[in-house]
Order: sequence, then structure tokens, then C-alpha cells
Amino acid sequence: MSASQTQHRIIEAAILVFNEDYSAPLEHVAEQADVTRRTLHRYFTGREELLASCAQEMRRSCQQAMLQALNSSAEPRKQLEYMLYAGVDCGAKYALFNKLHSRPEHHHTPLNADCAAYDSVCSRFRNVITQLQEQGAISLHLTTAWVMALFNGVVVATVNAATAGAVAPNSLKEFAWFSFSKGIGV
Amino acid sequence: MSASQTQHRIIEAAILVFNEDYSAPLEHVAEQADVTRRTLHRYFTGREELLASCAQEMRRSCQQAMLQALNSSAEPRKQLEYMLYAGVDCGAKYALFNKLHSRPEHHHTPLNADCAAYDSVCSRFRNVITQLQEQGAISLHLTTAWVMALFNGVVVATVNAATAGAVAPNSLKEFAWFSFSKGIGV
DNA sequence: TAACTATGTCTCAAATGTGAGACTTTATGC
DNA sequence: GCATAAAGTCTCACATTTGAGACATAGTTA
Repeated sequence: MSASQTQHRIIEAAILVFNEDYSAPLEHVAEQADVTRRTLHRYFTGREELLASCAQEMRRSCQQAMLQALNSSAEPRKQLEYMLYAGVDCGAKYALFNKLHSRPEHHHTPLNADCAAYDSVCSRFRNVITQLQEQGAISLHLTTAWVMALFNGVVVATVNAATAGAVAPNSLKEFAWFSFSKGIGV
Repeated sequence: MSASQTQHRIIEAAILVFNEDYSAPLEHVAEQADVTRRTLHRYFTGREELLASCAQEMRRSCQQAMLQALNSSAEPRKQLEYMLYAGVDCGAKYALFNKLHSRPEHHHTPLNADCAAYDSVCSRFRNVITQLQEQGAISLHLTTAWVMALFNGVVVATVNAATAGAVAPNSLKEFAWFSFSKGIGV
């Protein structure tokens, strides 16, 4: 196993664990990554540094997936659909990315690259929703904030359904888009 | 402040905090409850005991609300609607109740009153969904597991929207039911 | 007011989590 | 197979969290 591979595996494990339990001991992360705590500490001096790496990875992954979704079509309806698939694909990354940036104790500043990326994604999202509302594709009585909250809720539902194994993985995206699109009146 | 009042306030605070961060230090719970950690420890000898009290309160509250919802109507469609409102009203209690009982590390046993209550609620839920599917009110290609996952996702969405203050509280239930009911094809 | 109760303050010991040094073992590539 | 890198083991010091005793203080009620 190469060094960067292990490092990446630890980050992925950390995102899974912290999404479930933000203050979980690093031992749990190490177990999830299938390494010892000693190895984890060789790559990350502490929780702060690990969290920073997670934040960076979540930003990179989510931003990339969302931008690709937006570039896949010029039609807002398709853009929204692909954004949902992107969120589902990112899974825990997307869930934690959102969770951390919408906490009351989160110190938001556009100077931080992660915050800027979050803002950017939210802004693009809002634009798509606004466009759909203008063309009457989204029920008018729903607010943009609710549509975004629902979007996140649907992603959380897929993450939970996937980890619980209660829903066939190849049906997840279909179910998610069906429920979300109908749920906002598209 | 009477003793039982304080005790209850601590439990409510703990449910809010643990729903956000399961391994949060008890200091955070004390802060949320607006008491000192010393006071918290007078009521609960430790984390385990506090968690047990939370589990009991979540069970009591969720079960009561769900049963009331089911008893409000004989029509499955109405029952489902009231169950969603019940979930939204319970908020973090419902969210954490679910979270804890659907964890892989959770040791499920029907002998435990909390587990039994969870099973009971799930079972009643499944019955309602099955009835609706039989009368063709729910899209046939959706599985029961997905409908339940979506239900939980919508409740999570309302909890987040409420704590973020992004959606007017008096619109939440209406939005939630609109999105959920359309989302499953009712 | 006096007695009682609930809570806060200060303190401390035990438990748990954290970070890293020193060395060994296991993979990996040449 | 040998050199090297990566990961494990054992160990320890330090920080944080946890649980509770001793006592002071505020609020409540007889």
C-alpha cells in the first residue's frame, strides 16, 4: 500500500465516521480505515489536521461532481437531476460537507476555500431552482430554502438506505430523483 | 425550578446535542440545558444513564405521537399524513430515535422496551404503506424500505430547516407533507 | 425567619483520548 | 535477496473528559 493511498483511505474512513459521529475518537476512524491509530497519527498530527483534510476532500469531490452536473446540460430540469445524482454519488461527503457548513458554531468566511466552495455550490443551486420556479416547474408555494433542505434530506435518505442495505443500490438514484422531483412539483 | 423539571430539561438538551453530535462531551449538554456539569451529574451518574433516559423519552414521545396519529383516522392516507406531522413535531427525538436503532453497532433485541417500541412503530408504518400500495396510492416501483427512508429524510429536512431558521415554522409541516406525499406518488 | 431544596463553585482523582518515540515486522521494488 | 518504505507493537507523557465530595449560595415554603 502506497503512502498516499493509505492517507486517502484514512480520509475516506474519517468522512464516513465523522458523518455518523462528529466527536468519535480517532480510534474509530483508524478501525474504519483498517489501520492502527499509530499509523493514522503518522499521516495526521491531530484531529484538526484530519478534519482539514476531510474538508478539503469533501470540497474537491462535491464541487467537482456538482460542476460536472451543471455542465452536463443547459436545461435546469436536467441540471437539477444530475446534481441530485452527484449528491447521491458523493454520499457521506456531501452530507458532512453540508452538515459542517450549516452548523451554528461554524465560523463562515468566504476567505476560506471550503466556505467559498460551499457558497458557490449553494448559489448555483439557488439559481437552478429560481429558473425552474420562473418557468413554473416548481410549485410556487415552496420556498427555495425548503427545496434545498429537501434535496439534502433526500441525499441523507439515500446514504442511510445504502448503508443499511435496505434498498438495492442500483435503484437508489432512480428512487431519489423520482421522490425529489415529484416532491417539488417538477 | 423543581427537580423533575431540571431533569427533563437536561434530557431534552441531551437529545438535541446527541442528535447533532453523538459523542459530544457532557459539558455541551449542560450548556444547552443551561445548567452546570455538576448539576447534570447529580441527576445522571454518567453518559450511559443519560442516554438511557434519552432513549426512554424518545420512545415515550415518538410512540405516543405515532399512536395518536394512527388513531386519528381509519384511512391510511390520513394516517400517513398524521404520522409525518408526528415525526416533525417530535423533531430531534424522532431523528435520534431512528438513528440509534438503525446503527450497525446497535444491539437490537425485542426484549428491550425501546427496541420493541421501535419495531412496533416500524411495523405499523409498514402496514400503512402496504395498504396504500394495495390500493394503488403509492407508486408500485418504490419499495417499502425506500418510502420509510424518505420519510425519515423528510423529517431530517424539517429538523434542519427549523434549526437553521431558513423556513417559516408554520410552513414546515405543509411543505413536508406536500413533498413527501408527492414524492411517493400519493 | 428557619428549614429545606436545588444549584453553583472549587477541587480532585480516575478514566479515556491524544500524540509521538523507539523498535520490529511486513510489503514493495530494484 | 536486499534495500527501502510502510505499517505494526509497545510504551509513555500529556490533555481532556468524567464523576463526585465538600461547601457556599439562592430560592422556596412552612
